[in-house]
Amino acid sequence: MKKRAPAAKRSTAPTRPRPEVGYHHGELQEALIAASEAILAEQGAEAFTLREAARRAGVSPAAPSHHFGNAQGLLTEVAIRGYDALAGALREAASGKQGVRDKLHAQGLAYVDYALRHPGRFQTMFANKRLVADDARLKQASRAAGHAFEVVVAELTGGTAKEAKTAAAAAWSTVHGFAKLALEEKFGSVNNEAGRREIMMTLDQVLNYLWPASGTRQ
Amino acid sequence: MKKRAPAAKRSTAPTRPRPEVGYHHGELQEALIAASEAILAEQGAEAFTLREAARRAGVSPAAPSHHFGNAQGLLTEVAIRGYDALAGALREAASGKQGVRDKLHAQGLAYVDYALRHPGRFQTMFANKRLVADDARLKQASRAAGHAFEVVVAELTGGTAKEAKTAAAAAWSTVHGFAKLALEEKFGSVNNEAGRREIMMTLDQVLNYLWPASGTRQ
DNA sequence: TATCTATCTTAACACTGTTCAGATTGAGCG
DNA sequence: CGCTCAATCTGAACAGTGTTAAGATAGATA
Repeated sequence: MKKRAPAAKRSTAPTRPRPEVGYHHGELQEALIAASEAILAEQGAEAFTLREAARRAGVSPAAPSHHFGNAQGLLTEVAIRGYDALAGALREAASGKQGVRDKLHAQGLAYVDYALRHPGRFQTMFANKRLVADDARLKQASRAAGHAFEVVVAELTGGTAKEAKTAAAAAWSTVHGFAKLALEEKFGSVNNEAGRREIMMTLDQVLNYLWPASGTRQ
Repeated sequence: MKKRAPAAKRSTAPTRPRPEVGYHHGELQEALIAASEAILAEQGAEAFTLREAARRAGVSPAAPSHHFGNAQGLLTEVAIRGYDALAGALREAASGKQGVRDKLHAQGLAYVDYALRHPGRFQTMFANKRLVADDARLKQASRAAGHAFEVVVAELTGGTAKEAKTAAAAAWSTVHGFAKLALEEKFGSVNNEAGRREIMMTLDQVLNYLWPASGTRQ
């Protein structure tokens, strides 16, 4: 191991072992979040450690605590951004389509695509025990993502608000379950592009099965 | 912390700190599995540690390695039994109903009921990274559970095998996603019986929405 | 310029999983 | 019965982990 670069002096100052930045990092929050994202992307959710994130940011293992409290706090920040990105992807997917059913279909594909493209981040987002589960911003971000389904689905049902809630829960459950099962390799390998494409085709069929061509389901 | 009794010098007359069993436990495999199940039930999947399981079984932290190789091996055994129990619950749920749609509906309820009643075990079963993912018996047990859906769904579609696969993937995805989201508190509190009952009612509506009364879906 | 305060480090603590040499023991065999 | 042997388990160690407390550093403020 032993990441820390060798020496690189700091002008007259003391030749600290951490050359890139001095005592005051300046953007440590962002650096830690970026480092965490990198770990999640490279090695998955389980590989994340606070110390490794600190190492990559070039600070001591105790430094993150001043900004995020603890490891859960840091991952919570990562999860919030993940939910924001997911919600954006869902909204964008829907905005690109015309019919209500096509919007929902596109959202489903976008959801699983997001999960398969950012597995570590996705798993972290839904690992409450590793997050500050009752964080207000986290809950808000999560609700916003779920809300993206409701918005589209409300048009589909056209019925009561309760019916829309049910339909949204159904849609979210289906794509979330599919994504989770896919990530656990229940639908075949997900490590290569070919496998992922095949899985997305399976998803397409699943969505067509549950939400048939417009009209058959009122 | 510091569980182990204080000192109990060994001298010639042992007074071993571990009174219950001697060097040879006799049923250590089962004891370790039972201990692991207890941890999962009491404190959830993330709380499991190999050392705690060994502690509860009354052996040293190194003992489990002789039977399960490592922590993943032990959890794999737990997961296999969990899949067996799940498959049994799914088969039983279906056997109690007549119509095909009612069978599928009952299976869906049974699946989520299982997840909510054994959250730690359920989360472990679907945490591949904590298991020996390529273990033959584990894969077989997992496939058997998924197969329980196919058996029922095949009747529903009555079409090609591919169609049955799609329908089974849809059913599994939906209930799995619902269970996972419920466990992550996306549908409200799941810690009390009242919350759980409400969630099961939501599930009932979701299933009715996706698989409407028999006939409307061919 | 002097002080204050946020930021970061160092060092320690209590854990964790895993490994390896060695102690213990039950079972089979003479 | 007595011996050997292989299975079983311990003890101690190692390299990690997250978190904390006390202190060093340095940017901002007065």
